[in-house]
Amino acid sequence: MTTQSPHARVVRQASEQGGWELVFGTPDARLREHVHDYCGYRESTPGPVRRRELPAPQVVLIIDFGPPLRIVDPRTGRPLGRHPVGFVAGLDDGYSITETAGSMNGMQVNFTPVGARRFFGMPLHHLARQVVGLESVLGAEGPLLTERLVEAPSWEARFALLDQLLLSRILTAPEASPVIIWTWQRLRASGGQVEIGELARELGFSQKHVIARCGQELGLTPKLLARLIRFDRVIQVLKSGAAESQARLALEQGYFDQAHLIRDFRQFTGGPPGEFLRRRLPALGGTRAD
DNA sequence: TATTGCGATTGTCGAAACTG
DNA sequence: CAGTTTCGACAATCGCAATA
Repeated sequence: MTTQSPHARVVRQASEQGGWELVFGTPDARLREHVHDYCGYRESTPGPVRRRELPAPQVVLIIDFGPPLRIVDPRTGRPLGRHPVGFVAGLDDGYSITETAGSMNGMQVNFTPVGARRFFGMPLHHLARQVVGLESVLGAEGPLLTERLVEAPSWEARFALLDQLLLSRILTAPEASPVIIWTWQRLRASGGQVEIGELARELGFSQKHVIARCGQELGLTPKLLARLIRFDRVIQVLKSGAAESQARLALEQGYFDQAHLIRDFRQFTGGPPGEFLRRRLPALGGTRAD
């Protein structure tokens, strides 16, 4: 079931296996360069669910209404930590695994790297390849934010609250440096297909300088970010079901051939594209992790 | 569709040199 | 002296072919 309103799009499903509700919110237009989207979710299942979360060119803020989502180390399968009111996941070039105890309830804000840099007010190498508790990043504001969102009467009210908070924080924070803004915009606009040397020439800085600044401010080197952007497009096409063949998709998105695409795919998801499609979960993104 | 091998090309990073 | 560039070694990615 899907319903529409100016600020929220709701998708719901219920069955004997439990039910879920997913609500997408559109951020205020002034946040366009900073936030991709908002999402609210509520799910209950008969047992624990593990999801494989794929890397993407975004910084994720999770606001947990409880019970808390667990983060599992993909290499060992052991729990990495729990963050009662929520957490931030910085840019990452590897997938991660989340686990629910049978239900989850909360919200997700997907920041652009530049938006996250500005919102969190710290160089993002502090957050890269890490999951950090909300209170460590936002201080006392973290738990307070979660509390206010829980108490809001509707998803729309929650989205409005997020707008308010993000606008007040972002618009009063200093802008990211021009080098970083240009790097991000150029990488994104090209679908991750500019040479880093070319990018540096356009900026009038040495390649070394651009790499260092990008790594410092956004948390990943520009090439890695470019590959992530390219890979993310592939994922979007695969999810939409619009891909004719892998070979075609690879060429369209700037890979040399199918082998090249599959290599990237293995590195970012732990398996080939076919496996991703078979394991894909209908709701809440992610794929089954077992 | 998926995997592997291998040479060529590009990206990254430390050390040294430069500039204001 | 801080910030930056240049140089060069090394690592990672790409390009291409072959094969299951």
